[in-house]
Amino acid sequence: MGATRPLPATATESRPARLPTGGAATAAGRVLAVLAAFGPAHPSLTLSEISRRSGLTLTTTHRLVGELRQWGGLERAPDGRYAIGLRLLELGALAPHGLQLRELALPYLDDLHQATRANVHLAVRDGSDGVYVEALRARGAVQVLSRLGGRWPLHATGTGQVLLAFADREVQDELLQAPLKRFTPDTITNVAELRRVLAEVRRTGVAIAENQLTPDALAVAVPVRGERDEVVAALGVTVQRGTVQSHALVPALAATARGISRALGAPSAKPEASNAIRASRTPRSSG
Amino acid sequence: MGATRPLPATATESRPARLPTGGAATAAGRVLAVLAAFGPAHPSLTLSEISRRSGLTLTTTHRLVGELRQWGGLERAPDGRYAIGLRLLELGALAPHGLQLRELALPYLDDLHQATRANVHLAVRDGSDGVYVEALRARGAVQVLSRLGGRWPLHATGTGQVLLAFADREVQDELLQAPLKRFTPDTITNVAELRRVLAEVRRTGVAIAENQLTPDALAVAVPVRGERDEVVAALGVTVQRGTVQSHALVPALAATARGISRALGAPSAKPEASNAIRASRTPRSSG
DNA sequence: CCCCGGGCTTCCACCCGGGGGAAGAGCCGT
DNA sequence: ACGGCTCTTCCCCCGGGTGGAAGCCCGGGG
Repeated sequence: MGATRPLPATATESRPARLPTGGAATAAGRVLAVLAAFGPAHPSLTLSEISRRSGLTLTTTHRLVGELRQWGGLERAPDGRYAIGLRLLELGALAPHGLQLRELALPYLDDLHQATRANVHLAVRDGSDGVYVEALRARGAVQVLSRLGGRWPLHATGTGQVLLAFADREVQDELLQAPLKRFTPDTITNVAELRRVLAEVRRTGVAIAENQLTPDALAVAVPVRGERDEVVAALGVTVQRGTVQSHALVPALAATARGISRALGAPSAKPEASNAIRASRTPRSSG
Repeated sequence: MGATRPLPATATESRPARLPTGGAATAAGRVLAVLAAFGPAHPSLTLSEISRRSGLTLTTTHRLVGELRQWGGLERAPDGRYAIGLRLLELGALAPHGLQLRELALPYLDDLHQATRANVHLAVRDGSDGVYVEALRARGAVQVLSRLGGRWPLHATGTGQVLLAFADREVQDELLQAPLKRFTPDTITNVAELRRVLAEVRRTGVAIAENQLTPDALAVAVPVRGERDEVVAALGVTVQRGTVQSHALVPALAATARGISRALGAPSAKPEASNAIRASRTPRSSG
């Protein structure tokens, strides 16, 4: 409604160059930037912290947080700090490759957990990361790096190596271009070596990762297949290195993965297909 | 392309008329309306379905869905349908009363599950609903109504009755004002009766719900306490009615709840407090 | 005491990004 | 071929969002 506007501000004027983190030029992006301020390292934040981490003005943050809170996406602790609300948990549970998959797989994972007494993971791929859709921790050996919803680069975990090995070529190339982050002295950061490992995983159908993400850890993982025999997830166990031979874990792991794959409708895991492959021990049938 | 259509569709036609569902006057609200279009009954939606369910224009929906997808909050299946993405699972896992609590409680729940072979639930209160933070399903008796992230009115579940019984007065009053939804012929819908039940739950520390949410189901639940002995969650098991005496489940349930409470730092669950358990504690386990 | 520096909340005028109409591209079944 | 459906793109106008500023409440310190 303002009369004539002579000149739009020229580009020479530089904006304060906000948003180092959020990159939220759009309104929807600002909402997401608020949510993205939260993470495993920052599960609860004050208003100003959200503002700083999201790169938004305090005012804007205040309003957005208010709306999110009213909606149930955020909740406010008595001390005034904000945290993720149950509404988002509820939403997240609807992820088809997430908790829906988990729902189906849990009984199998439970059996595997009971049988091996190891940390059990079910992971799916999201971009260049693996996300834990379920993580059953061993009672004694606490390994804090395995949380449901946890996210790690594919090259640094057993399940991730499986997911990467069976991913599309594009996905692999993209990940192999960027530098591979190192977590331990033994983390594979050499592209050529990683390619070799992936080929081996494809050949054997098993990934064996030692000390990749955490020292003194041994991870063994196998693929889980879906309706079209595509790899939809990876099943893995992690134990303290030296306590178990990696080979000893493979049969139970393979059997469990097969059970889940069958439940998912994978052709290669159908009962009649079991003859073609070598006799594999079936998981404990329902009793 | 018939030029311009001079007449807009007449209002007499039954037009969905901007669903109040979303109630999105604000930009942030529109983003949330898109997310809210998803639910247990609608885990995957087409673009137009999202548009209709959220009450947003197709154009707006299109853009918002695009942004959400780019961010990772939504993902698109090969058939073009949209579903919740892993980013939201990741976020939801950060809910302090949600999966953080779950993380700590899972080993205990697992033991209880193994011991009782029943459906095991850990629930927290969100408004007038209980939300399942964990749900371990019994192998045989599939009870589909217990999913992680599931949300049910407090009056209709065992865990809900516990949460309601120990909730603030305001919360109780608010819930007791609205009509109580009926799920089965036995669901408590009478306010006076519910009050009586709640008083009993407070007295005994145990809720016993029969056929409240699903027919032929028996649910037994007890409170889980936090740092200041406040009730932070409810632990419950559900079995087929007639298979087990409700009393038989109480000891294991109470022991498990105590373990979780202790892990949470509840004073009343500290080792030295074990002798001085307060008043009536439902000691009778023999029947 | 007042001042100060945090965090949080509210208010308001400007203005830029978002909204949605409309048109077009696919893609069915008929 | 048609009509009906969904999805995608384009673009102008306007209304809601943005952020500056001021007010509020705390706790600490001079």
